[in-house]
Amino acid sequence: MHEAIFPLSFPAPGRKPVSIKDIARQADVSHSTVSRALRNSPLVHPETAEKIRAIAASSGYRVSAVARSLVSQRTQTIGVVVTNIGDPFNAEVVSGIEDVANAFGYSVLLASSQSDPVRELGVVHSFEERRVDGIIVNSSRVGSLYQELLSSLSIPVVFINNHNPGGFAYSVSIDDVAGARQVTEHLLALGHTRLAYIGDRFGLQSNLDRMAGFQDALERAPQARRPPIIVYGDGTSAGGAQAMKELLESGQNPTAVFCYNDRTAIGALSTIQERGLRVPEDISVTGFDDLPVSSFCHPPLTTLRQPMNGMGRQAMQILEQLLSRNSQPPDMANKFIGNLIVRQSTAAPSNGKQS
Amino acid sequence: MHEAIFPLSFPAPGRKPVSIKDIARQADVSHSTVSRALRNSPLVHPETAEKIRAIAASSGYRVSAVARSLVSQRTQTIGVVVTNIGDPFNAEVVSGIEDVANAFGYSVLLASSQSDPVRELGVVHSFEERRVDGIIVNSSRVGSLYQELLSSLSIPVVFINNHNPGGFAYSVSIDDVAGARQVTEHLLALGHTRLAYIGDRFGLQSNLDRMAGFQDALERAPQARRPPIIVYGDGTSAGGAQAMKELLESGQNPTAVFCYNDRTAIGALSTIQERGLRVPEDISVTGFDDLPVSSFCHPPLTTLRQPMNGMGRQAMQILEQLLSRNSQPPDMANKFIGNLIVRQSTAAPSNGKQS
DNA sequence: CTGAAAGCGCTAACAT
DNA sequence: ATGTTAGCGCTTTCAG
Repeated sequence: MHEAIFPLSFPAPGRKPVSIKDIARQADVSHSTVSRALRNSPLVHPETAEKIRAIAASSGYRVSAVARSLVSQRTQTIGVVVTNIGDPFNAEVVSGIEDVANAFGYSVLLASSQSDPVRELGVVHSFEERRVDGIIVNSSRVGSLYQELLSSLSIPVVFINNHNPGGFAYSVSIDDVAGARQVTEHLLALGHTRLAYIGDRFGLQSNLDRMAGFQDALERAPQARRPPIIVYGDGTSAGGAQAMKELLESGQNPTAVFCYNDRTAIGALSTIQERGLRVPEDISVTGFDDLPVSSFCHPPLTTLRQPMNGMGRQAMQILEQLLSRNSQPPDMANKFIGNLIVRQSTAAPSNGKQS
Repeated sequence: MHEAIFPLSFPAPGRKPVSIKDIARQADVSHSTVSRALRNSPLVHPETAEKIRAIAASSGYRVSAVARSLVSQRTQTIGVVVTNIGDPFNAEVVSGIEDVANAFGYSVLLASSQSDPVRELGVVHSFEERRVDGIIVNSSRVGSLYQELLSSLSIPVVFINNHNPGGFAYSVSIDDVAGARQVTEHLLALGHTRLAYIGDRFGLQSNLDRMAGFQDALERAPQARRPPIIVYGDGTSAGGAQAMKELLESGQNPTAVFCYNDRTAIGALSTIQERGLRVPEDISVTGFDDLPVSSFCHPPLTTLRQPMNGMGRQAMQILEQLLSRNSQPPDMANKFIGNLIVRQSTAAPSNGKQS
């Protein structure tokens, strides 16, 4: 009778949730009838069903998804692994996943690997124990390790932007090579001959692919100075800023810089302008991703748009198809082609600057 | 014997996970012994324990967290509600939460409300069914509705940045009033007299509080022009850009603009520069949050730093204390004071510009 | 040290 | 239309 010793909002500690048995007792029926009534089974008399639902509602009853999962062998939950949710790219992808997952009645278990292969495997391990119905791995950083793990897994996995050589797994990804080529061709068409690439030293395959696309485009441009200038950041703005400093101090004077991603480009922009140089007059800068912030940079960033949200959505759609056995298996490799978004961070090189 | 009809990585559809019973059979012991051995209970003979663990490992056994939860009445899972994970502010907070949750052995179930009160309640409802051990709600947009829900909830809830009048719930938040006051005082000290505020029309209490802090500082500055100019965005960069346009076209010529948050400020920056005006020479701009990108803006943004990650961490720490009954109940209200970070987007007004 | 048995909350035959 | 029973995979007494 002294229930109110806690502040109003203090959760009653350990208050046991009401179960169908409790309701059954109150309604004077069996627990199966309660179970049926609550799931709107036609097999129960409308009147008793109504009575049961009333009791359930007033008692604050909530089915136990855990008990239900134990029998159904389905948790209606999917696990999502990202390297780091603070990365706006990942955040957008997760947002797309969550959206579709929600529409299909799935909940999302989120975990980040901090780009640590060991943690990444630990996360998958934990997902298995929690009996998630499927897993989506965004920008896996442990490539080959996964192939092994995959075959021991009995739940479907969909990768996003995980370009493993020979990867025979479901994946949705951007065509990095083609994207980088597009961007580079844009720079070339503008008349640049002295190009630089700021890579991501932790970018693994996608870094290699973007660099490949970059070099690929250069191959066909005899006027371009060779070899191209290449420096490395770490995929963050701070890394991009630092790499740009090295570039500026190297005396190589590129007139255009293709950055691994938008964050790197934003860092590069910052360094360039800090030094009193102008973009695009003195140096053109391009990114890759088209983050929400990129169109508001100064100057607005020319970049290759990845449908981040869309890729997340598609990954979840594939997973859903995999999970509902009544549909045909989806394609394994789903490659998106990005769109070149030309904004004001690129322009023809100013002749006066040619050295 | 035709097991290999699927590609190597194709998940064996519906392959049933191995259970302790399976292991028990193989090891010729009872399933309780297996259960004990697997949890390193001292009550089992080292030799049999070893044997059991070997079988478990080779068979790829994974405890079923769902079965375990059914008996333990704990899921070791917490639910996190955000308005939108694409918002970098939320992403940072979630990152902090995830970090600490992980350290304490909790998984996080993430769901976004899209700022829709109905969805927000739906999410909490779903969390209840899934029997999460606790809930963290970030920037709740349904304020008072929650108070009601709260008292019917039997699991602890911690709010982040939810300033409900009279909120008697666990919460960690930033002192919006003091923060806004700090920023405004900085602007005033620089000599600005014609200040504007770009609010967030969906910002609810935090918008009101930041505006209050802004006006509060102005009250004590007799030199400041009154009433202050106030326009509204929606918390996004696009909204900030739009609001800034209105401001510029209103002919009120503010020399300093205090923005609701960094995203709004970034949008404002973009509009100002697009019009050929300079920051800070023509107009000073300040934000609120200090997003990772803000120090790389051009010019780098003067703003009030919120320890986003730290707030997420603290919220999870509080939840953990609430969950482990053996510690004293934490404080209910945990208010952070932000730090003013002065960068290059603010400066004294140039006299030539004074109208 | 180990096994038998009960039970967590629910669903799903199988009987009425 | 409803009740009975079994069982999902695990932990936990309670007996040996």
